[in-house]
Amino acid sequence: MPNPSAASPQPLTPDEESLVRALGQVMHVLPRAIDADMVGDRQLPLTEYTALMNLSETPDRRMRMNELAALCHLSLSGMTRTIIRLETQGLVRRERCEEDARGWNAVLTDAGYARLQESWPSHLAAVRRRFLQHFEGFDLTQLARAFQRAGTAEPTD
Amino acid sequence: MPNPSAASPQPLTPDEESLVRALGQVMHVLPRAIDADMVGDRQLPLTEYTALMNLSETPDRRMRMNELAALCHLSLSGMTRTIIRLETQGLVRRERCEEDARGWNAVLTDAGYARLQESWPSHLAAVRRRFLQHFEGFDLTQLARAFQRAGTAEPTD
DNA sequence: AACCGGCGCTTGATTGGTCAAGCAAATATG
DNA sequence: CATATTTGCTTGACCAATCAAGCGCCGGTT
Repeated sequence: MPNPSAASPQPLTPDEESLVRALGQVMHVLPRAIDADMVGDRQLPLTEYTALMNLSETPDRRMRMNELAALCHLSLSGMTRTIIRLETQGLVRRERCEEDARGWNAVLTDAGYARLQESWPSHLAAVRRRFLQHFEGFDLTQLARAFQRAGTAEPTD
Repeated sequence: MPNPSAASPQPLTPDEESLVRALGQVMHVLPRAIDADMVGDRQLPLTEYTALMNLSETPDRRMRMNELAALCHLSLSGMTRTIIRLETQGLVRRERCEEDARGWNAVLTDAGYARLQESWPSHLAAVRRRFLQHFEGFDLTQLARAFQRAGTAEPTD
């Protein structure tokens, strides 16, 4: 029997219920709000910002598509398309990978780095204001751990 | 000066950093995982499930598009399209609103109700397993409140 | 009672993502 | 060493969401 709880399991407690609902709302509202804050301010949608940010954190500002996609929580093809968008804006350049001619490196250009420098204060402010601010007084270490667990999807068994 | 913190504000603490990253991952992974669990089990994507669920919670299983869209965190046009999808599956019917001939009611059909009944145990199990389980020992009331605050987007000032 | 601005909803165009198929380089196999 | 399989990435087709424009009805004005 594939689904052991098919009958009618315990419903959620009111607390659980409202937590789940609130999470749903956050997942919907937050990225849009942060996006809006940044776009209004420095014209960089969240996905593209994340890509630039991850690139900037490597020693030589370059990364294979594979790895970058994983860090950005994007499919490989989604990543390709994001990088193309960034490339046409001159914020990223693509170079064939030396030790494996199938591979590509996305390389952060100086323009890209400059743009990131411009954007991150407003990104940071948005994250604080929209999210972190509401968790003052919480044990962030604990909380982060819980989210990491939840974010690590086990396969659908 | 529109952006007062343009220079180089305090970066995030490591805890804040990892919380933010973990939330990003959760926002990406969780809906897909829950979707996968449910689709694998009872063929109802999360958006459609949410619509049916909200309808089922009204006294007469019907709701104006407006209100339903808000509860589903969907734009009005997104809601229209979702309802159309559900309608073609026979899970929802649309009726002109009596007291205002511009309006429509989405009405949960018996088939829709039945389908919801079938789905919700696996939805519930997914939510528990993928999310709630990782927050045992937390003060859920507090947590829910914090998320509610974060989910209430103030306009971009 | 004829108009007209606003409202409720749908529709068209676009966007940003997914999955599946394709292609070229790399690697394993007979 | 030739061929088959696998790998890394791109491309094509699609999909679900968005925004902006459109359509018909409402309700207040004159």
